[in-house]
Amino acid sequence: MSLAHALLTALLERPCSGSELAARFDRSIGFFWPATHQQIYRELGRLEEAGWVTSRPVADAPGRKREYEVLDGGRAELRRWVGTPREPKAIRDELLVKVRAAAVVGDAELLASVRLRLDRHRARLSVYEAIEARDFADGDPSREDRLRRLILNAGIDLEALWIRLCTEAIEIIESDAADS
Amino acid sequence: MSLAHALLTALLERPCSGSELAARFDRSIGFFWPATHQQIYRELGRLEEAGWVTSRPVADAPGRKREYEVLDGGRAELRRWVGTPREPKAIRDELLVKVRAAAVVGDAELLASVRLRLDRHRARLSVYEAIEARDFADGDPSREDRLRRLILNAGIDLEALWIRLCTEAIEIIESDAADS
DNA sequence: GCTACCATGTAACAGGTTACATGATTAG
DNA sequence: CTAATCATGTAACCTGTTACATGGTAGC
Repeated sequence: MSLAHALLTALLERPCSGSELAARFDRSIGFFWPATHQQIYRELGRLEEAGWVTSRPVADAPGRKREYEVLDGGRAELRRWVGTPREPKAIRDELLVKVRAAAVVGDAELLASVRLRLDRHRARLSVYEAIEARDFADGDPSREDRLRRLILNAGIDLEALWIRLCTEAIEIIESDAADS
Repeated sequence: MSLAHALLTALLERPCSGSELAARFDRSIGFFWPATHQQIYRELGRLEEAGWVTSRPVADAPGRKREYEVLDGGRAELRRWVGTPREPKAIRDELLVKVRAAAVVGDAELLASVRLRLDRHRARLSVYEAIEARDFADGDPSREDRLRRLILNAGIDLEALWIRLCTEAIEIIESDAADS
């Protein structure tokens, strides 16, 4: 139920509508828990049914726009969830499976797959670095800020790691066939 | 369809039955693409229907045991898949969402969740290091061996990274409340 | 009044998870 | 003969994905 709790977190940071949530997700929580607008609407309905949020139509807005807000029960549920350890989900990485398959059927075809990943990780890293430069330039931050910064650093370090791994893979694939 | 191709890879490395596949997955490919026996049986059925593998009952074995083997079409399909880049799936990490939630509802409860992750990453790292010591002690490996080693190193580096991140998180949470 | 866009929603599907069931063999 | 175990399988469910539909507002 991580999506439910990611939504509660976002709504506690600032109440808003489903479409705004979707937009905010794309540039913050969604980096680590992506969600489409369909997932978000479905889940907002469940949250309201569970009594964790309320919604009301936005008066001065066009269409059916509704604003959602977290109730006390929702805040309590979020706190409960934070304190409940769960077995981590295993890594599931298609590229690593492809590398292993390439060791069996030949690695010539593998290059394109690795290069795509390398591109994507470089792009994501620049996004994170831009956020870091913009939001975390100051010193002596609060504990909340240090936690938020830790999340961003996790993202940066993960991207940097994958960039290194992809680069090594390309070196191996491109190494002279006489090596093997 | 990564599971299908992970199974083809494993069966090319060595033909075997569904239950043996499940057991082998638990200590090799399954580190990066875990699968339960139910998934494996379901997928083996599809692979056979697609004409990528054949199976036959194991004569000298008890019960309904069947051995699966990859056909030429399956090998070709695996090579095709290796050469087809796919957009990488986004990270989806519950702990990072919890850290962010903790920055909103308070981080006292967060410790247990971080400690569990730290435990699991340490355990997984020792598994990888044992495999490294056992399988990759030699020098001057073939390109195939270098690729397989790269996969293992990816696992090791990822676990080490998470261990560092969890440790930092614990430091922040346990830092004197006067800091915040 | 078209056209485009925005916010919300429906429907069908794919993959993974969990619980349970069956037949058959082995151990005691 | 009974209990335990092994190999396979069924079923229900949850989450996430994709494609499409609806109603409304805004610009021209």
